[in-house]
Amino acid sequence: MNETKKTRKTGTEELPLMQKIVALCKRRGFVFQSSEIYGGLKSAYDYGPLGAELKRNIMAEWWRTMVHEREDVVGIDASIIMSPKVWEASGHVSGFADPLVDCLVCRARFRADKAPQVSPGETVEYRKEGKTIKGVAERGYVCPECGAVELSEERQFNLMFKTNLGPIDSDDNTVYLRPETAQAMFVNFLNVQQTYRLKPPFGIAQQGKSFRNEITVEHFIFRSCEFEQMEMEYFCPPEEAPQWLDYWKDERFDWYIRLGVKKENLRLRPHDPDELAHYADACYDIEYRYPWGWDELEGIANRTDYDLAQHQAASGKKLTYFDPQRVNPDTGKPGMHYLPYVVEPAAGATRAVLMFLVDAYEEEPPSEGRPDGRVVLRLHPRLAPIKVAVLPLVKKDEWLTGKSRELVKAFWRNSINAFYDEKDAIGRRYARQDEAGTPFCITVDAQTREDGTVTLRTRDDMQQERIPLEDAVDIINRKIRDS
RNA sequence: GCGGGAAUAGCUCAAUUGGCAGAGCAUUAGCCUUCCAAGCUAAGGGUCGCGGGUUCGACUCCCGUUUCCCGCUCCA
Repeated sequence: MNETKKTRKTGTEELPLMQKIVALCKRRGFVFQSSEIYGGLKSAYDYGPLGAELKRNIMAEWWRTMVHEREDVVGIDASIIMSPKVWEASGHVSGFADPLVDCLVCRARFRADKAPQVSPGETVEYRKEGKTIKGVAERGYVCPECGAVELSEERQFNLMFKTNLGPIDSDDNTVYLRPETAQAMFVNFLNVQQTYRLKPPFGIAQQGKSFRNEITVEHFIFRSCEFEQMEMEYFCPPEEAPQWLDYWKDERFDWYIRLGVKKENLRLRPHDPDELAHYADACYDIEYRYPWGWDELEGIANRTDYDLAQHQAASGKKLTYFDPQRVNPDTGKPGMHYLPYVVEPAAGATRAVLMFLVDAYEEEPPSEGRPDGRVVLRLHPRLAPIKVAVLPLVKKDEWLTGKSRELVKAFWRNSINAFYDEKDAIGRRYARQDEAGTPFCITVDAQTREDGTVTLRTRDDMQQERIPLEDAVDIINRKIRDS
C-alpha cells in the first residue's frame, strides 16, 4: 500500500441519501431539472440518457409481465385528451375543484366544505396571540384548527390541467389533460371486450402520462404534476372482486421482489375505511421505505362497478357484459347482463424509477486497490440502462479496440444495449459502469489474441472469469434472461 | 399556501471586514504496453440562479423573483 495515495474528497459521505441520489442523477445523466437554463420549472424533470433507458426498461418489464405473459390482459394506448364528459362522469371535475381557504390567524389551510359549520353571522370565540377574542363568522364556517373567523378568500384549486381544444380560448372548448389513465380503459371497455373476444375476468392495461396540479410537489420526481402511470383495470364478475384484489396485491408485490427490490423496504398496507377513495371499497398500498419514510409506490383498489355505472348513466350507453352461460337469478334461465367489478393495480412509473434508484444505490467502503470505495447501483440486469460494457484493456492496441467494437455491434444486433469505453485505466472504467448500474463488463486483452477468451467482470461481486469471446453474446443474454 | 434553509465551474464545496473568483474530482489532448477510481504534462470551462437597489467598488449588504431541500398543509 502506498500511503501517499490521495483519498478522493467528494464530500458525498456526509450528504443525506436523497441528495446523493439527486446529485448522481444529474452527474450521470439520469434526471435533469426541466428547463434548467431558464432557472427551471417547478416539479418538471427531464430524463437523460441513462434515465430514459431505466424508465423504458421498467415500463417494458411491466408490460411484458402484465400484458405479454398473460392471456387475460391486453393493452391499449389512449389519447391523453378525452371528452370533458368523461371527467364529469368520473367525478374528477367536481371532486378536483375543492374550495380551499387559509386561516389568517394560524396559517392553516383547509377545505371549506370540511370546516366546522356555524350559522352565518354567529359570534364565536377563538384564541389569537394568546388572548381569547370574539369575532363574527360571516362565512358560515370557522378555521378547523383555531376556530378563527379571519379567513382568506375561498380559492378554487383546479387539480386538473385545463386547456382548449381548438385555436380559440373559450369556455365551450375546454378540455382537460387526463389526471389518470384509468378512465380510457373504462370508456373503451366494450370496444376492447368485443373486438378481442374477451370474457371476464380480463384486464385492460395502459401506460402513459397523467397530469395533476398537486398542491404540494415534493421529493424530487416522487410527486410531480406531470407523471407517468402503469395501470391495469381487471374486469370481473362482482362476486369475484375480493379474490382478485387479493390475487393482484400479491402479484404486484412479488413483481417488485422479482426485480430485486429489498423485501425489508417494501410492505403492503390495507387502507383504513376512512381513507378510501370515493370509488373504492377496498384498497392496498404497496409502500416503499424511501429516505423520508414509508410512502406510496402503487395502489391496488377494488373500484367496484362505480366507474362503469357512472359512464353508463352519463353516456346513456349500455356498458354491461352479457354472459350467455350465467344463470339469471331473476328468471332462472341462462343469460345475464351485468356490470363487471374492477380491480385496479395502479403503479407510478416515474415513482418506480426513483424507488429502483434508491433501492439499488449502495456505497462500499474503501478497500485495498479501491482507496475511495465505490458507488454502485445494483439495478436488476433487466432494468439496467446499459447491460454490458466492452473494454479493450489497452487503447493503443488496434487489434484489441477492433475486436471490442465488433463485440459491441454483436450485442446490438441481439438487442442488448452495450457500451464501448477505451478511456482511462481499467479500474476507473469499471467504477464508471458500477455507478451507472451496468451489471457486466467484458475486457478484451492480449490473452484474447492467444486463446480467444475475454474477461467477464460482474458488477455485484467484482469477480472475474474468462469466457470465450465467441460465446459472450449468448452468455450475457442468458444472464440477463435468467436473472 | 405558510415557516425555515439553500443556490458560486459538469459534481461537491471554498473565497477574511464590501476590494482582480479558487480547490478537489470530472471533462479534453498527450505520456505511461494498464484487470478495479494509479502517476505525470497541458488545456478548456464562471455574466457567482435571475432582476433591481445601495456603494468609488457587490459573490458578499437590501428588495423582489425563480428553483431545490426540510417541516407544516394538501393528497379525489
